[in-house]
Amino acid sequence: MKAADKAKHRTDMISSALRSAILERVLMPGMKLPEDSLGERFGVSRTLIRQSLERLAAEGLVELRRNKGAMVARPSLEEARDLFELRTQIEDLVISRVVKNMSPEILGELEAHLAKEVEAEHASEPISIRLATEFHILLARLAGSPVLLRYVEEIGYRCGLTLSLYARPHSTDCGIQEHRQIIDALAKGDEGTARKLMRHHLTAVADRALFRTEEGGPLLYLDALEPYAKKVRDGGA
Amino acid sequence: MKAADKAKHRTDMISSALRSAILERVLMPGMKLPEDSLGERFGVSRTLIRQSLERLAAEGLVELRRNKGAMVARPSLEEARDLFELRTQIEDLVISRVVKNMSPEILGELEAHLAKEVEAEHASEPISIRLATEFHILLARLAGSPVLLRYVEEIGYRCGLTLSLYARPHSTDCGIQEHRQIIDALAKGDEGTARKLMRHHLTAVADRALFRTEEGGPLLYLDALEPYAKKVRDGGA
DNA sequence: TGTGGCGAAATTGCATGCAATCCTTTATAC
DNA sequence: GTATAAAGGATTGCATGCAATTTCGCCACA
Repeated sequence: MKAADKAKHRTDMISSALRSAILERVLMPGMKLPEDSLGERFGVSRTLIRQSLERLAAEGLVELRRNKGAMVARPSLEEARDLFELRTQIEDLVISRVVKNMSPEILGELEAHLAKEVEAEHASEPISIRLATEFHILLARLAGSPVLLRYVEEIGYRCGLTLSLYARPHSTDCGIQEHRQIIDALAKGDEGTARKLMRHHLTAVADRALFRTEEGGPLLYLDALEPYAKKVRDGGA
Repeated sequence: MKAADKAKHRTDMISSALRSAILERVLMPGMKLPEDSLGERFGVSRTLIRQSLERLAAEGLVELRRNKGAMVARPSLEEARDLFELRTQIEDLVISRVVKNMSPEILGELEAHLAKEVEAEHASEPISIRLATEFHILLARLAGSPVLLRYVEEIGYRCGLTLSLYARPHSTDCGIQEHRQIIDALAKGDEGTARKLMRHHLTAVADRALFRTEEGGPLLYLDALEPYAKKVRDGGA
């Protein structure tokens, strides 16, 4: 029963579900996240919901105000800029590590992911947003540093959240074309080019995003969450 | 009552207390951290202890094994190397931001901290370890990026923990002399030198640390924790 | 003496309950 | 009609209880 040790448990599943919902813009910034409603949805008690919310708050996806409950975070423009700036610098570190680790298997994983992106390109929007974020995360995993991976994940998620606040609804967010080029540069071991491309790629995303100042939005809590909750209740990942 | 919104609450206080205890080597790597014992010590229920442990686990200071409770983390040598490598790269980012933000106030804060370090130099060892870590954290705060600050904190803490596993007991860990030089370089706006010094400083710490392979140690749980717990019970920071 | 298994004690996983806090609505005064 | 205040409802903060799991000591047995 050693393997069961690693079995994701309910808190993990709930956190993941909520995170996905946020990144796929089912839960929009500012929406309230009451413990009992969520608990009811997910078929667990407030205890586990609380844990999950706390975890997401640590990642910066959820704001947690004392005695006032949780809501999907609404990062300020300033925070967003900070985030995107840091992101380019952190992902620089990723690039140089991936170049060092480059191998056929790694290239294979990258290609496989890109294929998924291409396939999803014409599907529903939220999925392609998630895949785009996951491209960066995959790169970070291939960099071989667990801590770095965690940071890229976190920053990536938060940038994704930021995009749902500030980006135009139909911007592509992450050009598949650009991912393609980055992979090619990495394949050639051309760190300089890869780095430049990544930088350009990220600033492009940021530039497209960080200008709308549109305020507010619907603050009511949706039950479009149902599909996410169902997965958890059924024990899926 | 707006200010009270920010009032640190019990979970924060407990986390801080435990973190300090770990960094000051009162809780050594591998020690068990049972919820009820801690709860009793700190005068709170297991709920809050649990939250705190979870938070520390997210920071990497505590290992949390399902159904088997929490213990102070025992980072492997490999993790430690990864950590120290990342640290130099992350603190590079800090340096260049601090140089950009440099001002008399900032210089003042740095000097003030150094003064504390000098003062504590001849006091008990644990305190000077903590102060040394906090030097890096202060720098990160002055870099002006909240996210970067969080990462530096986390990495700093984890490196501190690592040192208590692998470093020789009486190594100075962080040379005050070196902090002095870094401040001077920053004051002159000499980013290159500051960077080089910091890099050298960090690799020196890592080199001093990452060789002992000594195994084990006392696994029993101490109640040297009492002073830390008392602070929390009395509502102090 | 060493090994395997069984049962009790300890410890965590999770749900629930109660008190404290905050938010909203209604009532009342000006 | 506006503003203020108080009551009621909703929601979180925290403690406690019970079931499930693990750990450890004990004894049988080779």
